[in-house]
Amino acid sequence: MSEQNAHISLAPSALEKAFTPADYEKTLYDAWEESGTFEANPGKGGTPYSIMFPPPNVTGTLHLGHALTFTLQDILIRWQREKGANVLWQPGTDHAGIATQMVVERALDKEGISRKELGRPGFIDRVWEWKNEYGGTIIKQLRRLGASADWTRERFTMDEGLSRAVRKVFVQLHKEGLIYRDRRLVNWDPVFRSAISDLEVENKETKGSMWHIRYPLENGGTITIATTRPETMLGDVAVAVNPEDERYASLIGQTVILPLTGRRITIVADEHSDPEKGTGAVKITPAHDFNDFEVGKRHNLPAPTILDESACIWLNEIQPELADYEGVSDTGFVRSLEGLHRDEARKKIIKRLDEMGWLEKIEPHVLQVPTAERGGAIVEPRLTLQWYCDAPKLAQSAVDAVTSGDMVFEPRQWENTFFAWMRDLQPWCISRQLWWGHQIPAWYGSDGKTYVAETAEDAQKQAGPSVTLTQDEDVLDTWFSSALWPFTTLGWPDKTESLEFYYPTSTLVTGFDIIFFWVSRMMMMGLHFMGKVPFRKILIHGLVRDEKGQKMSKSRGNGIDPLDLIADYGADATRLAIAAGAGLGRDIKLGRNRVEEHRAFITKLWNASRFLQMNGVEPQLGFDPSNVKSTLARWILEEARKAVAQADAALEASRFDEYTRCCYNFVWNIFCDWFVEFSKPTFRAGGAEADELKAAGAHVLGIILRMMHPVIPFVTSTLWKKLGYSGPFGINSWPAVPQVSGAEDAADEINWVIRLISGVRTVRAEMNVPPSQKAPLLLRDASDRTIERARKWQAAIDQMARASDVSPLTEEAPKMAAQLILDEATIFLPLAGVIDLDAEKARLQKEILRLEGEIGKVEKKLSNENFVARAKPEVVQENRDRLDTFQQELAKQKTALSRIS
RNA sequence: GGGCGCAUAGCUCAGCGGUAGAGCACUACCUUGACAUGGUAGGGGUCACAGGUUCAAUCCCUGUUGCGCCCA
Repeated sequence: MSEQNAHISLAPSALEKAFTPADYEKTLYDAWEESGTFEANPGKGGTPYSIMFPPPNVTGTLHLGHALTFTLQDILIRWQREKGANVLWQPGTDHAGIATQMVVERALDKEGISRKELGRPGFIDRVWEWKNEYGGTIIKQLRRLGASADWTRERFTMDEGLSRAVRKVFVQLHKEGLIYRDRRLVNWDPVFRSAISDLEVENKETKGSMWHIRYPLENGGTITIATTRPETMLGDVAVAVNPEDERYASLIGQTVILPLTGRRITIVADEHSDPEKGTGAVKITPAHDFNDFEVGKRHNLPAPTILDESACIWLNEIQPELADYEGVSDTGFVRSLEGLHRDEARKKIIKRLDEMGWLEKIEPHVLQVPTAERGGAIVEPRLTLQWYCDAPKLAQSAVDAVTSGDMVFEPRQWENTFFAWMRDLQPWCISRQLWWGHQIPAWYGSDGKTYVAETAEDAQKQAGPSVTLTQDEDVLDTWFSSALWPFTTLGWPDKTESLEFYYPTSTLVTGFDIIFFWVSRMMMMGLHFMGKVPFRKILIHGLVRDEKGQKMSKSRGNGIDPLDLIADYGADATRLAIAAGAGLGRDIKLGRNRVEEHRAFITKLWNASRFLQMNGVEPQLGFDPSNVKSTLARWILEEARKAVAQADAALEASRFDEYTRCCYNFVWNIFCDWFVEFSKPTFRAGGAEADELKAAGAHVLGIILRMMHPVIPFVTSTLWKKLGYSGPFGINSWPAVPQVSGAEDAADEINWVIRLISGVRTVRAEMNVPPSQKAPLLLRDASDRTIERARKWQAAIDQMARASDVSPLTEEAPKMAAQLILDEATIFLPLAGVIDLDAEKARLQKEILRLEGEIGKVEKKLSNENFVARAKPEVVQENRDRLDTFQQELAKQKTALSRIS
């Protein structure tokens, strides 16, 4: 607590004029955390409810996407805690191999130290130092959002426990043949000098060129190939044409002398060549293109690599076959390219081909360039030895579990996306040429053999004392450890009480962008190692966009820092705005305006509470809602019961928008607008009825605080304490509202008063009667019940409808009066001197016109024999009733009009 | 090219086989002893378009158009 708000107190006390979130948020949060409210306790038993954090990147800071996903999770968690479930919200971060290594390397750069100089152990130490100092940022920020995770259980994917689990999983999968080493083409990031998974590659549309190059045939003539990557021609091993392509039919099997290198290659027939594209003849470079690699395999071709790990020309593998052909090759030139970056080499090669007359033309061309998602380097397919996980085999059980409904995507449609991806799953390249991560538990022996073991000692034992072992230098893909998150965070491979109790988890909340990266892999690993699904429900939410619907991004500069929103409007308003926009799977457009709007709600709730407090409304310990006598109390209790039921159902259905909306409506449009207003005269009058109403008001406000606590925990907690409520709040405190007797009659009565007041207000507004000018309400043709109601509610009507008196009309109707039809009664507002008779006529005529329109529509329907015969009887009856009501009202409106005409 | 989603008031979005809604914005009035971060009232919609199913379609089906996303 800072000095300036030392006056802030959470003890029962008068509410300040306005709620200032900053004064309370930190104090409250610290108190929650210290009291252990968020801590999971499997030993307590009960119904488990658990959610695993999608572990944010340890280098990350909170953005609105996090704010969204964690707000939704927190709402579910707090709701379930209130409902009495035994809750675990498991937090943590992942070690983000590439990202973290980058961050630390950049810091080293500034000191003028290179990673290599430092050496592996030294570098790892530096990363840990960095992690310990800065790695917790996002975790701290999540507290400001109000996230109620069990921080005592926070995990990190590089923790000792999780690392042990990773090694165990690797060894077991290897034993089962589900992890193996293979030499295949991978996506290679030449900047990080590491393999990356195909999911980490983004194809970007780029304007480039299509180079048409003539390749001379050995027997004379040329064939023109078209390529977007001319520099790879150094590694060409064939030219492919489509077998159906008549233009080239006679050339199939002929030999081409490759310009520059002089290598002799063959023209092969292959479906891969598209006659429509380029010239219909394509060069085949198996070591540098995924399609070409397949073609190479089909035709048994070699696959020489011509680029090194940083995408510079590397001639080792083609050197022996360089050959001199006068006017075709230039081996000296080729040798001069050694070590040049691919872009430089491209320029030189094009220039040289042009000089030699082999370049036919250059056409502008739009192509998809594979780019590394992180870092943005242009990815180079590269033939390397890597570790692979047999994802296609592991996938089957995950697919089955979704098919059978053991795991349910919500919205459902995402399962299609999931299935589509699972159908053509590729082996998952899990090794990365980095230092930061789980080093692969494989050792290469001086005997030439590979030993896979959980520890170096085990490996040595396997190999025997005479063998010298060297551990594989590479680390595992970060997603490999994230895939184990749902059970390793609970202590696996140990058999822990938490694992037993909280696994499978209840719901996974995440964005669709990581269904493949993470969700599906957790499914595979969870099913394989636990034999059970990792979660029952997968709640997929949308993305946060700016107010114009644009994706938020650094480059666009349209991002909003959630911490700014929290600082300016409070965590509650931020959370409420997010929840209100979270329709099922829909993207959320969010800006300052949206949050400001929702702050108004917090203010409203605060002020209503303040008013009640000022009127002596305070929690009554012995209050029994089922015993209330007054109509108003019965009515508000019933409305509260309905609101709670709706809120609960909405959360059950993951409809955060609906939950928010029904709370909002109940608080503002029912509780504040009518209950509080109706209470005012009674409060002023005092007495037994006032006492009951105050007790009921406190009771209902308590319900509001508890039902909204999941979404706006700070203000509800503040009010709960300052207003002097006692009993559980936040845990085991979801409101249970019994049905009160006579609720229907109460609703009937209150609704009549509401309709009367609204009607009078409308008439007065349309007549432009200033609020200061009061007028009596004279009831004509009113039933006894109506007159009784009017008398009973006179004080409220006087105040809210600016009436000076409410009484039955016994004498002649006044001429200069506005008239309002309400059920059987006509209500006169004598406004001599104020009323504009023409305006009143026009108003009545408009009403008559509206009623006639409605009657026309209903009559048309009812005169349709097919409708009467085929529609549901209750619908027919409903329409007959409506017609009746409209006609009666029409008659009254017409009478009213004739009175002043 | 394949797949998916969206289209409802000026904006953001609910709804849904029978009577079209909210918040914001807008207009008018109101500083009434919780709240001007407020109150009261009002205007504003061929529910993208065209067919079909149905007694009845904003809602279901088909197609078209426009926008967005994913995959190739």
